[in-house]
Amino acid sequence: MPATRLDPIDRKILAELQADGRMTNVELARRVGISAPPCLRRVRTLEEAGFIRGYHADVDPRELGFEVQVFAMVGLQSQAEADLSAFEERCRNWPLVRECHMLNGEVDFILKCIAPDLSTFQQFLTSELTAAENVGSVKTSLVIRGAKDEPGVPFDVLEARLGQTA
Amino acid sequence: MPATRLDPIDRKILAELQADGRMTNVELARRVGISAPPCLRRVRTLEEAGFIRGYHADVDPRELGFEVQVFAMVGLQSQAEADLSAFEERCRNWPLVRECHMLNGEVDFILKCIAPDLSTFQQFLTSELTAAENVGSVKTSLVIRGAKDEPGVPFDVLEARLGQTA
DNA sequence: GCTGAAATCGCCTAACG
DNA sequence: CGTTAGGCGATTTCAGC
Repeated sequence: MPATRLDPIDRKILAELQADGRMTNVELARRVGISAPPCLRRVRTLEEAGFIRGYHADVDPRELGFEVQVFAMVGLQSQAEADLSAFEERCRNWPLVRECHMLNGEVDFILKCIAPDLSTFQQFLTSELTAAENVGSVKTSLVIRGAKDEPGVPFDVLEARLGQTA
Repeated sequence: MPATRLDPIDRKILAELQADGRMTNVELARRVGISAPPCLRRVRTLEEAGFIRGYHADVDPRELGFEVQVFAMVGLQSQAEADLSAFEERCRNWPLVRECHMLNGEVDFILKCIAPDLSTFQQFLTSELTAAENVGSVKTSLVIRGAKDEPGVPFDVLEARLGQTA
């Protein structure tokens, strides 16, 4: 069910579209070594099978005035499934929260937040996040500087892995 | 210098392309309410000005066999600038590390990692990350489940903000 | 069954007003 | 910014392996 159903051409297509999602189909076909029609059919199949979830322009937050990035570690008071789900649903409705992952270990969730400035974030932190029902502890860490931010998946790791098996 | 140089049409273009990076220019023009040629000119300008850093297919890691996501908190022994930079450069060369952000507070860096399985990650953790020069402490947290993972920027926050000023 | 070739259709993208 | 217009890509159809 995993990448086994994908042949090397499919994986190349995914890698190319991950690197440049606006590449024309003919250029993509040229790069993966087949002609345009089957290439397009493969892309559609990959989309429908869920390998490709969508295409997004990578917009620079700072250019748009989002100067602040923060990671927030959140502990809940109750970890019952209904309470976990309720918190996740809250996160989905907070636009400043871009990512929310449930973790193992001491803390229950890690949130990646983005905000125009510190005061906007701190208002969100005190009025919304900390004040939300069932939220026990919140520890925040400001991003001082970004060192790496690669979207997607490391295809070289995948190929190395499949190379071993093949 | 920030979003001030962007008019409402530019912001709509960015929002639309963030939501669907493969939208045709004609469709984009229709949605923002202008004709295709000026729309394309705006897109090119936004790309060259750095508002758009690129376009990427959003590939599902799990479908490709990347079952494990981990956040790693890393403390260094020396925080001299040269040592910080050296660690960042190491992160850029580790394909399993998709993001690396320098933080304030107790820990120096947070890393978002992805791996095919736990043993691959643990091998990376012990042989590479923990073993790397100047690395003092590493605390890892497995992602149990993802609750939200929105790429990009919350344009509704931006519009609300600009609405106040305008 | 999947690939490649041909043909149609629609889009991209210049030039001009 | 809109319109026009020519060239190219996208996408369906059909034939071949």
